Amino acid sequence: MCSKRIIGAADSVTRDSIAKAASRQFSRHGVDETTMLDIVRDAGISLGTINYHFGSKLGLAYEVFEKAALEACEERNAAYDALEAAAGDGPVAIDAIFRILFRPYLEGDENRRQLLIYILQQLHLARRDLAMEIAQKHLNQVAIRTIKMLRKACPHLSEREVSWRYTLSIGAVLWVLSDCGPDNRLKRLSAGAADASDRQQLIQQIIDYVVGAFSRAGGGGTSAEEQEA
Amino acid sequence: MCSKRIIGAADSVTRDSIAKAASRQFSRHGVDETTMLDIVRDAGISLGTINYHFGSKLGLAYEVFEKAALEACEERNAAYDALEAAAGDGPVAIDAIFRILFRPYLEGDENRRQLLIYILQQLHLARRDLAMEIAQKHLNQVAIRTIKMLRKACPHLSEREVSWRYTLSIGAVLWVLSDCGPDNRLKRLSAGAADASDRQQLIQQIIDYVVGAFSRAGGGGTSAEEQEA
DNA sequence: GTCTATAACACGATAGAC
DNA sequence: GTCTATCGTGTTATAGAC
Repeated sequence: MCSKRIIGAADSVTRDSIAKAASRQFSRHGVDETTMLDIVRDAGISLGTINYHFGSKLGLAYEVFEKAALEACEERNAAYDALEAAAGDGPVAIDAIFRILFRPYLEGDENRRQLLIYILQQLHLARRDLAMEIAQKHLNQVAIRTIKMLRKACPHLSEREVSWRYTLSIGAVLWVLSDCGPDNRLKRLSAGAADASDRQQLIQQIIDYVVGAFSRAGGGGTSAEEQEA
Repeated sequence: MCSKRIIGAADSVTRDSIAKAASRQFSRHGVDETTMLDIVRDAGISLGTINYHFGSKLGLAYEVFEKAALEACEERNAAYDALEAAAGDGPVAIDAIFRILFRPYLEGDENRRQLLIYILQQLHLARRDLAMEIAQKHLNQVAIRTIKMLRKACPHLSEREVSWRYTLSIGAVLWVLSDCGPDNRLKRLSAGAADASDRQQLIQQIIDYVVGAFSRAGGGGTSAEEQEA
């Protein structure tokens, strides 16, 4: 639907440098905020050349994002395979699952990290055709597999509860990852006590948080149900 | 900086209907995705009239968003006051705090809900001048007050941990609220077992989740620290 | 105050030379 | 393949009549 890719020819070095430049620009500023001229300047080539190789801005964006999503999913599936193989028939530790699930967002190439986060954020915004297509094509299978593993790791939670907590956890993590630069909001709100730009702190706190959220049994049990007006 | 508001004159009915229309459009499609013509059509007035009253698109957006943020903060502060008055010197239940904090996102006028969610999402995106200004002017004080109350309610957690978990919780909730229409992703991923469009389920699961996340003591304690490669 | 008409600009895409 | 030059469209903001 999107791939106007006219050229059957193999990868040229120019084509690759355009993709790299687009990757940088899209990951930093988003698709809509990036103009073709931004990419032209970054890649040091001409506008015509981009459209020759990718057909359109959307075609270029599609390729860049799909590559990021595909790589991330392959890595996670491989790690899941290893984890399940090690666990045999038994369940797997919650935090191990999340460490794998979140790794593409937390480690590796920075541009790719941002592209992945961007896809997921776009999923929940108004204009989301591109993100939706890529999510359905790649990300959703990993999500479903993850939920299945979590279900097995959390016999005290129902299918519904696990699905909810998985989704909420994704939101929690993406939110923090969208603002973990040197002057992040968390740091300001806590007057420096917490800092999202501290990578070790970041990973530890995220894992602590989601493990806590999954540990508690579900269904009511809150202390002040109808407390406030 | 933003308020080009030339007119000192009081509120006209036209002015009000423009704000209402802008509210609808911005909350549904976002600021960038909404054109002035969209608002013109919705309000049934002319383009010139909007700029006469609000100076520019940004001026209009600023007013609309500020109103939503201001109202939400006033409501929360009032509810917090009541809560603290009832608790005397003692701490307050975690879930009561979150119910108040999240209420503007969960209940009340739908347009306002979406505007508030939009502000917070924009905070973590590239273009965020408007959102940042409004957040610093209104939302941050409530955030700091909330963290303070949570700190008192969670003596087992450090200042750092409470700040982290507060931030992560905001992300979790916003994420779900950004996609709680009839065909939400949670529903698809869980094959119908969970459904974000079910309001009762939504509130219950959110509160369960954040209460669980805050209940667990912090610092290590995860079971499989270095499990996977 | 409200309208219509239009200016001024930015962007994506295309044509055609080389 | 890559370039330069240009077209066409969509958008905000303004000018000027009423």
